[in-house]
Amino acid sequence: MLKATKESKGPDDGRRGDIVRAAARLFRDKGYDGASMRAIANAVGMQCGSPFYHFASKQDILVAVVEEGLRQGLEKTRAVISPSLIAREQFLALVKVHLSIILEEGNDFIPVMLYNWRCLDDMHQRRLIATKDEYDAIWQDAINALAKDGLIQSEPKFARLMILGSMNFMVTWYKQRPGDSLETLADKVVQFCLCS
Amino acid sequence: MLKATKESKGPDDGRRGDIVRAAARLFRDKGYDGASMRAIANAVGMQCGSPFYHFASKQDILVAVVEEGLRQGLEKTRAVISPSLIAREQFLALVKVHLSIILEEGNDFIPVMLYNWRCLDDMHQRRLIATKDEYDAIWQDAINALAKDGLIQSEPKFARLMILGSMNFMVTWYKQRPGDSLETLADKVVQFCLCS
DNA sequence: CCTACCGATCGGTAGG
DNA sequence: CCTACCGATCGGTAGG
Repeated sequence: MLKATKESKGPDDGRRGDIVRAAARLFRDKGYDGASMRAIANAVGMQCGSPFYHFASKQDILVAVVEEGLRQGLEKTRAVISPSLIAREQFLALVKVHLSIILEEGNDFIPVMLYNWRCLDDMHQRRLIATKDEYDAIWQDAINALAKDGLIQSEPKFARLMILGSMNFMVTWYKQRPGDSLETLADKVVQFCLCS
Repeated sequence: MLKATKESKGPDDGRRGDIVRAAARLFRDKGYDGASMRAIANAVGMQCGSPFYHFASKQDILVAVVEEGLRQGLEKTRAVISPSLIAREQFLALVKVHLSIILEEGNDFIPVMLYNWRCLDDMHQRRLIATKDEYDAIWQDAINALAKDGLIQSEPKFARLMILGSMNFMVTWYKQRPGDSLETLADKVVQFCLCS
């Protein structure tokens, strides 16, 4: 009786969630245009027309991927926010969680958003940008605190763009190696960004 | 008699060059898969089959775009290298030229390379990566000099990835405003990256 | 969710 | 470099 019934609206439940995850993987690997509906369908063992039982269009699948990414990202990010942390430790925690969001295997949603944003209709962009702004606001607060402690010297708004940009671009070059962890990487990011 | 004759091999001469420039613009705006051969042809006033008189395939146009980007990029970058500059000034000069390469209007080649690299065949990737490495080596030298002067505290190789990554990601968010110049932006980048 | 199919568009080609 | 066309593949749909 504790299990979700058919009324469950969990975004990754059932076949719909399978499609979203498979699409995210394929969009990340081949791009939105490069991943065909047939490839997405086959990746979850369906025939080529069947995803359209769950989604009205390919565009709607992309929207679902980005929404799921923002939802998970905001959830994980809010979970490491703690007023008791000093600025540097709060920043390190944010860097760690962001690196896991964009680099950890299976976390394809945010990379898809970052590199396929322009494939979204204007309407969907406008709607989703509000959630993106929430994400940015969390970072801005943490970076403002760094500035107050003298740990960065740039304008905090510019620093946010540089910091998130340098991490987001890691998607294009980071290859997971057995030796090093994302924790080590996070330490290096903090060391690079802060002057102390 | 000083003008180039039909023997000229200048990469941007004539209709071939027109195609490469138009394709770069479209690849940047819509992505490699999103820009059709018909759109490229029409952008230079050709019919849909005519670009194939100049290029064997769409892939070959992408290769030409990336090659032209690397050629121009290396040329402009080498032009600002000067052993007489102190580390910080050399770094500023490199940042300035890199920002112009990726953000100035009409400079679509390197952005296409950065965001459509995976659309290149493995063979072409392998061949072009050698030139990319030359590019990186110039930056690495300049950043090693910064480290020697104590202006950065990270490992120089990691610093290079962070610095170029933060700039390369600007392609996704920078909008040219009438007020501010790339020079101002370059100053801010240097201020953020160096601890002094 | 499958079967069978649609019109549109794709990259590319032959012949001139 | 244009004309006219090719086979393949695309996103999407009707009917069950």
